[in-house]
Amino acid sequence: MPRKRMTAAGRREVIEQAATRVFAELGYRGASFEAIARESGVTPPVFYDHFSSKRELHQRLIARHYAELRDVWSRNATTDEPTSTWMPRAIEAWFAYVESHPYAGRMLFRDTTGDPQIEAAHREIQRQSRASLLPLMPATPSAHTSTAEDDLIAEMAWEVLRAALQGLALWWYEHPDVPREHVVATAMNTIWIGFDRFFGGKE
Amino acid sequence: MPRKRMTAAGRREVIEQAATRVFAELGYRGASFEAIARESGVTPPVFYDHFSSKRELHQRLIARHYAELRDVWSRNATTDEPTSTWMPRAIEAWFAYVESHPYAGRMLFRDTTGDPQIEAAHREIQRQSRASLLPLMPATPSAHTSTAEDDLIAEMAWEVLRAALQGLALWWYEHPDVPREHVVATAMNTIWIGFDRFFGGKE
DNA sequence: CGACTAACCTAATATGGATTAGGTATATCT
DNA sequence: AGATATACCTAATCCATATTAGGTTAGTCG
Repeated sequence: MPRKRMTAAGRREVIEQAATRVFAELGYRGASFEAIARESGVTPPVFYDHFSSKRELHQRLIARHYAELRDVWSRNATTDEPTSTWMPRAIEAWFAYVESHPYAGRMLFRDTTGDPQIEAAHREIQRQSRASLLPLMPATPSAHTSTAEDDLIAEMAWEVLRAALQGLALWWYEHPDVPREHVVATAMNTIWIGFDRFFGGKE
Repeated sequence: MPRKRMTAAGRREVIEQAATRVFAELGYRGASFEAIARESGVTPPVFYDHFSSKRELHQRLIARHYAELRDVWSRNATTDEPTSTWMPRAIEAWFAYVESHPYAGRMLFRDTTGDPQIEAAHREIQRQSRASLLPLMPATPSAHTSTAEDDLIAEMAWEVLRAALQGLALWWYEHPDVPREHVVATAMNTIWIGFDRFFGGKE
């Protein structure tokens, strides 16, 4: 197996892909440089020519994959259309991303890490995502609560949506034979119809 | 600080409590014996008089806390009453448990660990919980699918419910000022109404 | 009170894994 | 082709931490 030389950018990309896989499977602490190295076809010290530390690598990956997912949402969510139009499309697109990026999804959804710094960075990025996506959600129509309370409720509702999607995605990773349409359909049937009635009025 | 002597059972309990806290905050790999020891008021070697390894301790705790949560469900779910009667009660009771056992909840919901053996044990216990609780859920009323497909759909729906509750619980841990009623109400409004319409028929 | 059990301690030991030191050699550009 | 930059390597270093060895004393039971 002749170990070929690569350009810096090329090697970086290989390492990032490999690291995503290893982090997804073993978590931040479980993923050893040696394992990532093996997976990338290089030896551990090569990292330090490309990244300054394991932590930096991990954070870069989290940021990168979260950005991709956030884009899926913002490409599909608009304030021009009613929520009931774009939400199914967004959920479909979200699961399509999850399907085509299995390790990115696992890395983001499973690893809560245990390392305080990493955890803080993870939370911060999640917070930013939420902040940029929450305005896209329809406002809660409750008449008897303050706006501060409304904000809290919206945040919780968003959290429920996010957690439900993530949970279903993780389940799907373990049942890869289930076709995407079924997963999306179940997501819509369970989550969305509830959200719809809640936000859209209880008739 | 005079370090008093305790009975074996007493010390075990203290260690289990402390370990739950530390595991909850740092995860399996992040939790060092030294930290657990400090928290328990003893030195690391004392563990080995009570538990055979860090792994065994962790697994025992997972099993213990999962059993407690499963009991909450099975105490509240019955096939005698309609789902819409017992489900709100069960969710209320579930969040009450979560509130009174903050570390147990965090330990169960956050830590996906990275250690293959621990992970496998974790998944197995989760699988058992699901298997024992799934029969309590109402059957899906779809007319055009096989029973095998129905089972899959029920499993996914259960997963959505579980993930949503866990996600909301984790959010709540970071917003402890929010009173339980609000959390429960939001859970009901977002999750349940969706489940209700889905299972109960679309009117 | 004397013997025994077991709860607790102070050191080792040992291993794994992140990071650094200090080269070697391959591609590229003149 | 010769010089330069840099992708890559082998071999230390160094630290954290799980686990063991081998006592020491506090309770308990005859």
